[in-house]
Amino acid sequence: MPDPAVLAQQANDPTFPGIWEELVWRGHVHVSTDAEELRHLLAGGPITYYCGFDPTAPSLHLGNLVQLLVMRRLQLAGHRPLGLVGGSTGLIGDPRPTAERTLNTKDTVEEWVGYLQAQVSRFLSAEGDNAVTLVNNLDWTAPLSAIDFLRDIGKYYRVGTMLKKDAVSARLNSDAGISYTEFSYQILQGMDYLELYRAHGCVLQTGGSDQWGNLTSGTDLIRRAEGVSVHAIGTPLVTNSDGTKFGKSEGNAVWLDPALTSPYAFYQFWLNTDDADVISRLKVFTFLPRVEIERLESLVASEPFKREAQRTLAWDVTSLVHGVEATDAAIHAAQALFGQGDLSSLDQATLEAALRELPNTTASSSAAVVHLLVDTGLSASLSEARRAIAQGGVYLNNHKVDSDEATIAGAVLPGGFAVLRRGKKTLAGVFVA
RNA sequence: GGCGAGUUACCCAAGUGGCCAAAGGGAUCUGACUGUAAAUCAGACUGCUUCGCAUUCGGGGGUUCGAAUCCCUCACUCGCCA
Repeated sequence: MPDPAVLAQQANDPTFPGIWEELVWRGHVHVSTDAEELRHLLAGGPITYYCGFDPTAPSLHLGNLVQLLVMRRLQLAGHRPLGLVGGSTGLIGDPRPTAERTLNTKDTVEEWVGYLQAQVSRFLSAEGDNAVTLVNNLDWTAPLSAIDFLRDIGKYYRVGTMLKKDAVSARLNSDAGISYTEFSYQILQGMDYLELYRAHGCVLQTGGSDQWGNLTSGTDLIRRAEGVSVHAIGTPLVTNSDGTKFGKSEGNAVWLDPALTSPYAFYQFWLNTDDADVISRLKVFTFLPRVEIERLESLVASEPFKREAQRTLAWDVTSLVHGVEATDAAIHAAQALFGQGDLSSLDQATLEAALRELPNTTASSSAAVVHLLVDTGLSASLSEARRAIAQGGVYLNNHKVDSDEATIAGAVLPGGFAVLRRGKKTLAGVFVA
C-alpha cells in the first residue's frame, strides 16, 4: 500500500528542461540507447516503460530501490509504468558474475513474487491516467511450449551474440562456467520486453547497467521481430568511494522489508554515509531539488561535523521506505541510545521504546553477557563474543565489560532491561523476564 | 569420447608427508584518533565446557606412528583434441 502522503510530496525538479536532463544530473544514466532520441521521447507525450524485479529473495533491497525511484521519476513526468515481477525469470536466475545460482522451489518463488509485488506497488502511484500496472512474466512464459519457444523466439537469437554478453562471457572465462539454464536467461528477458511491447506498447526498459546485456536482448528482439526501435536505460551500479560494496550493513544486505532490516538499522545505515558519497546518494535516493542538494553540498564542505547532509538523507530515505512514524521512532531511539553517559537517567518509557527498535532478547536476571551477545545477534558465536570482550569492545549500559564471565546481574535498569553494545554503535536490548 | 590442468577458510591466493588451525592480500570486527565520517596505526578473524580439546583444506575410501600434502574413487570446473 503506498503512503499517499509520502507519494504526494514527491516531485521532479521543475528547473530542469525535462526528465531526461534530470535523470542525467542525478547520475541515473550510465548507458542507454540513442540519448537524443530518448530525450525527445521522454519530453513528449506519455510513453509506457517497464522495469523488472526477480524474486531471488523475500524482499527487495537498496539496489532495487534505485530502480523504483527511476520508475517513480518517470511516472511523475507523466509516463506510464509497468512493474514486472519475474515469476518465471526468478525460477531461472540471471547469471551472476561469480557463480551459478541455486534454484529455488516453485512454491518459494511464487511466495516471493507476492512480497515483491506488494513492495513495488508501494513506491508508485496507482492513481490517475498513468497508474502503475503490475505484470508477471510467468503469465506469458508458462503457457509457452518448448517447441514454440525455440521456433518463435529462439530463431531470432544468434549464439555468437549471446556469448558476447558480459554476464555470459565473464562466466565462461571463470572457473564456475555457466549452465544452459542461466545462459538462456537473456532470451526470457528479451521475450518479456517483446510481450510488453505487443500488449502495452511499452517502448522503454530501465534496469541496472549490469543488466545491460539483458536490456539490449529485448531491444534487439523487438527490432528483429517487429522492425521497431525501442529504448533502454542502464543505471550505474551505486558504489562506495572507498571501494567497498554499497548496500551492506554488518555484512548483510539492507532490505526494504522492516522485518529483515529494522527501520532503526535502515536509518543508521544512511546516517553513516561517507562525506565523499553523501551528495551522490542524495541525488539518487531523494526527490530533493537541485538547489537544496547544492546547499547541502556546501555544508558538507564547510561544516562536515554537523552531518547535515547525512541527516537529511537518512530522514528522507527512511521515511520514504518505512513512513514518517517509524522514522521518528528510529531517530528518537538513536538519540536516547547515543546520548552520553548515564542511561538510568533516561525516561523509562523512552528507553524501552528505543530498545524495541533494536535487535533484542529476553533473559533471566543472571544471564551471562557472552550468551546475550549471541542471542541478540551482536556476535555470531560464543568465541566471537569472548573475543569482543577481550578486545574491550563490549559495553553493558555504557560500562565496559571486562570479563567474559560477567553477567547482567546488578546491571538491570529500572523497568527490567539492559542495553548491550558491541563497538561504538552496534546496540541490542535485553529484557529481563 | 580422449588427453591435460584444477577444486584450500567470506573473496583472491600460498602451501606438495610432521615445525599447518594452515603464509600473504582484500573484506570484516575491535581498539586508538574522530564527526555514530574518511584516512592512518595496532590487534583480532573455525568452534567449544577456551591456557586445553574438537573439527577443517571439493565428497567418500585407503597408505602411514603422522596427510591439505601420497594412492584409489566419485562429483564439479577449465583448456586442448575429437
